[in-house]
Amino acid sequence: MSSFSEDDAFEAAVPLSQRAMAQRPTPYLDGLNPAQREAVETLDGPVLMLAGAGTGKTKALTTRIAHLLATGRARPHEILAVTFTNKAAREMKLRIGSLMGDAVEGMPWLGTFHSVCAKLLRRHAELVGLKSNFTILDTDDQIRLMKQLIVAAGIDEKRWPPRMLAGIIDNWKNKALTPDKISAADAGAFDSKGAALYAAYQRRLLELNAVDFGDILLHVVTIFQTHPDVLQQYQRWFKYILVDEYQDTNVAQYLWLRLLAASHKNICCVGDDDQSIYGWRGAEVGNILRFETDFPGAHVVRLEENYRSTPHILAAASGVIAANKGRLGKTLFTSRTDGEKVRLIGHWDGEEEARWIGEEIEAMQRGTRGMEPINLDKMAIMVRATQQMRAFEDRFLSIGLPYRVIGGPRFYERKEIRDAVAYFRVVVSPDHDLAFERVLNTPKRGLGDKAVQTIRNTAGANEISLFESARLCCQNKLIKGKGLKELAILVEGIDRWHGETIGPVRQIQADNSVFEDESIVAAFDADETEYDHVELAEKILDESGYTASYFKQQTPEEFERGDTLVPIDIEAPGRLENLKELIAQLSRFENLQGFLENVSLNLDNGQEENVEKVSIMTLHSAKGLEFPAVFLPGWEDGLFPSQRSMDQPGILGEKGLEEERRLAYVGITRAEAVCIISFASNRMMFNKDSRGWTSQMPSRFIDELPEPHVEVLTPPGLYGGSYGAAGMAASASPAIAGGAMSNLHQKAHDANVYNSPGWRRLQNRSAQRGMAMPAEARNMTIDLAAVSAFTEGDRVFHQKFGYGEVMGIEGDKLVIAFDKAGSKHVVARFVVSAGQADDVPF
DNA sequence: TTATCTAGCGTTTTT
DNA sequence: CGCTAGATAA
Repeated sequence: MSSFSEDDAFEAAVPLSQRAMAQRPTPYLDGLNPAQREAVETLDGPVLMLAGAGTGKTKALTTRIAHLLATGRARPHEILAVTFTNKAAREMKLRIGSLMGDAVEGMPWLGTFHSVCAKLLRRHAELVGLKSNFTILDTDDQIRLMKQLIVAAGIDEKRWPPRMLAGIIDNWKNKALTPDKISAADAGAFDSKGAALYAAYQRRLLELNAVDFGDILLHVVTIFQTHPDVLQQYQRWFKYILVDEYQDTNVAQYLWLRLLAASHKNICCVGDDDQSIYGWRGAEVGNILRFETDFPGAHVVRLEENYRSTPHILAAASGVIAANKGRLGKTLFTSRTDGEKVRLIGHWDGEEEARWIGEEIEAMQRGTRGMEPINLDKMAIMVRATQQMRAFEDRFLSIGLPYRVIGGPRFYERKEIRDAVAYFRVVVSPDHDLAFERVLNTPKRGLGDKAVQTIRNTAGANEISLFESARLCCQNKLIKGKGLKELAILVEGIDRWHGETIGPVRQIQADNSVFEDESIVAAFDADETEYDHVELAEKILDESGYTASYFKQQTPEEFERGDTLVPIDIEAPGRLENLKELIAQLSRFENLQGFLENVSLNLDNGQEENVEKVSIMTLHSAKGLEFPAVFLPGWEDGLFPSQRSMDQPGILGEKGLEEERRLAYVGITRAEAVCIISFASNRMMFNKDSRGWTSQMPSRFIDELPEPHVEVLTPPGLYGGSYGAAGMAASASPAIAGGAMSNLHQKAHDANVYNSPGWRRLQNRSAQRGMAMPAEARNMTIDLAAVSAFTEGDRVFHQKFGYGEVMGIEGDKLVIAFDKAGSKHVVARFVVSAGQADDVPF
């Protein structure tokens, strides 16, 4: 089991003049402050870089790599640099490139924990019973698999949902616990069955030659632990190790790093304990807190000079985070003296909060308070929970404010992408049962539970794959009716496409057995075959009927209207767009096999269009980003901090709360110049304990904002369109009636809408005018030209609501009866006429 | 087998 | 409210 493949040998053999490199000038050091410089120049031994928000940690990290290379300490392939996200890895590559010129060809070991480990695992797969072409299951596959096992084990699905059990196993994997290491205490409520189920799950994965995300790390750790020779080679190979976002590492990642760094201890971890927000996903802040114990003599460097935010924003963030205990402690400072205070404002309800923020964004876009106009791209709304996003989306859609949601479902997690990938997978390896099962009845082929069961049984009885079983079922007519015909077509199709990937590997013999052409299989292994995989991929999706399944047969009237292809639902055009993007991504890989090995780890969300938009995201996905203007809505107890975190008893409660507080810290420190925190007294909530309207106290974190750095805003009194205004003020929420309030709370409330002159004016006004808010009150530009492009009866398409018919025009809005989404008022420029929407790929 | 209805549920989510 | 999974109806 030699560990290093030919490409390593080749890399190692590349002649390199270390002395020449050592003499390279180091101009890149000039732009560093003393702390950064120390972090960069302390090359040997363990280094912990405590880098606060906005202190230039990526700069320090990338410069350190440049320095390692320039001084000849290591060659590019001898540096192991790990991040958590592909984005961070890409960013680092880019920045190293610009520091070094084009001197660095590539750093094969700069990547995410998962992609680096997957690479290692492919080399040593056999040591844990896998083949090197194993597939990586995503969360969805994981749960489906778990479900099958649960049913097989006769466990009550209701009591132990697959999702939950998969989660438990995931947690164990994060803690580097293999099935044999699960103690009764770890198993918790699920007792000994947990370990058994876990073991069964792992066995099944091996059978399928598959791993889940957790396995990628865990298997490699296992290999290192059980094969010292392999570990040693890598300890020697990776001369320097760098780790980004160290506070987010879990136990498995920690063990992995510790094993690799054990001999030379040239490990540099960068992190910020105050930004540890993934504890619920297995991250251990403890890892960063005890770095100095793990690596005695560690050099600790603190980056505390912040280059991002104004003093008030920094002070507010520091004030909040100061309430946390057990911090490593950092005090951010800045040389800046400019800037305004953090703004705080209370609202009546979530809808009004969204409305106010929308107006504020439009105002800032125009330029307000003597500030220069701010581009929409430079503003962001950061929420605690995804549900909060809807209020903003609804509002922005109706006022025609362009926005983009950051995060959301990952590209490869989308149904259509997974379907397509399953097709590719089954074509490359027809015996891939999971992929075949997915593809079997997508699109609908009239194969239901019964047919699937028949195929499964046949497979089991003959010990063949599902695909071969399906072939057999067709030949022996074990399946009836439409399904039989369709299945035969599918089997035939897979054979044909498969043939195109590597030539005629399989041929059905006269006796129904399958003939395998060894020479061609060998050729494939040697990677010598060539075929146009992009073209083939398109063909597969086309000929399988998959693409077509997103269109419905058009009716005569649709034909009349000129709708050439009619999507089956609102989502269809987007899905086709995604498939198109997938095909485009394919060309980045040499062949389908190469693509498949990387999909689940390396496929990012689609390209960013360059339209100016406000960003909406969760606080979690905001980490690492920065914006000149940041809105932080929903600061209410129960929402932020979340109820869950507060419900945890005792010491755990503190822990949960501290993580929430770090989330607040992350949020505030994203802001460069403007930071606006808001809360609403009433919010439409749908959670376990309470449904419907809830009224909450403003967040306890608001109390922790240092008063001198906060300006409590008085609403401008431009509010219209609030509902049921009369009586609301009197019945004011418990939050207001509630007991002792801090100064800031009190101030915020005093200035709050329900007590303000603006609120009273609103009551009168809304009584007089009803609900509608006059457009001119918001200084809104009415785009009449856009409206006049449509007339009553027009068939239109809207990106979110789908198809509909224009029922009328009110001011700058179109009233549209949507087929699925009901009647809505929508700004004209968010709508296109139906014909234009059918610009569909393939 | 499929389409349609209803009950149940509802933090955060880098890979 | 809006989504999903499961049960029911066609």
